[in-house]
Amino acid sequence: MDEPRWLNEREMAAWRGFVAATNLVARHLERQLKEDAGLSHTQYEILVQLSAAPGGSLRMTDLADRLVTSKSGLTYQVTQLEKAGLVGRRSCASDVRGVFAEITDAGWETLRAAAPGHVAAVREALIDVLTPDQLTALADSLGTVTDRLRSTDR
Amino acid sequence: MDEPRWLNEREMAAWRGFVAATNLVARHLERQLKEDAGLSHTQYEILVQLSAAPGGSLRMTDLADRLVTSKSGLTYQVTQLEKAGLVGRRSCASDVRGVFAEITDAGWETLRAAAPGHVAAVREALIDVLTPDQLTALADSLGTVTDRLRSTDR
DNA sequence: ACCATAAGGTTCAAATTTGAACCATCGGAC
DNA sequence: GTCCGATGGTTCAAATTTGAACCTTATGGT
Repeated sequence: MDEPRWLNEREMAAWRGFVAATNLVARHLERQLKEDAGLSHTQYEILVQLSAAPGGSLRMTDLADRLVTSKSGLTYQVTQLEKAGLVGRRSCASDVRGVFAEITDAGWETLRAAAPGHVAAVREALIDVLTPDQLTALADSLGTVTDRLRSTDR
Repeated sequence: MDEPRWLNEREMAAWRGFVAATNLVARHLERQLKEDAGLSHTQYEILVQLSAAPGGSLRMTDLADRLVTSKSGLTYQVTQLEKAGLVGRRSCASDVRGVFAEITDAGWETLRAAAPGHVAAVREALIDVLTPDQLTALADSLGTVTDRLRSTDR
């Protein structure tokens, strides 16, 4: 077992910053969405993804990949949203096993109502705190991280 | 209600990158730690914070702040770690209400055993994927984000 | 000293998450 | 055509997280 390459100061700062920012931002958004729109961030993201997809619908697996959640977790949340009338399930014609989640009119309405507050919270937590150059660099770096992990971790 | 300032392309890229990277990295580490050391990332972080604190111990509230978790969540995890013999509780002399969590010898041992694999995973997911300049910029930006949110959200 | 209020932790029930097991069905190899 | 290993989703129990309620002790103001 080789001597591990410990993190130097710069690396440690980046890592600790990442962990802290991650948790704080998540908390910030979770609270805002719950209070103002009665949605969890996951639920909000489901609506966003569906609203952006052609036909307002996506296959469950596809949706799970985009959200970076487990399949069972998605099943649960979609069921919740279904009970609330914000999404519906539709079976897939070409594959009997397949299920489409589809955003409903009420879902669109909820999303439209929630979006402004959410965007404001995102600005407050992340966007408006950084300069344009910093944002570009951030998007670039995190894009790289995302791409690597998506290919590495299946 | 004013027309909200929607995110432009740059801002959206930064935000989506943040959300995706956040989830993917968390997943990556959670899996690695669980498999190789039988710890959740939260538990690992508790050990790290305690190991870095003078006397190997911290007040519960202090610890909760550093971990960015709810107090009840911390109570739960510390209890788990206590059952496993990795930390202990000690009451505070100057404040009867206070409780110190303290890392045990077994805790040190577990941490020492888990650290190399964890560092490797952190490198694989985040550090080694970016250039030194990118890391510096990232640490800087996320530091700003963290500072703002820490002062804003109580 | 006395009170009102804040702070420190725990407890509790409810909501969520996770991974493994499971049940089909799909698709390609033979 | 038939078989077998992947795929798509759900289900289940167990682990975790959350926020509110609660109890106790500190503390600042009067």
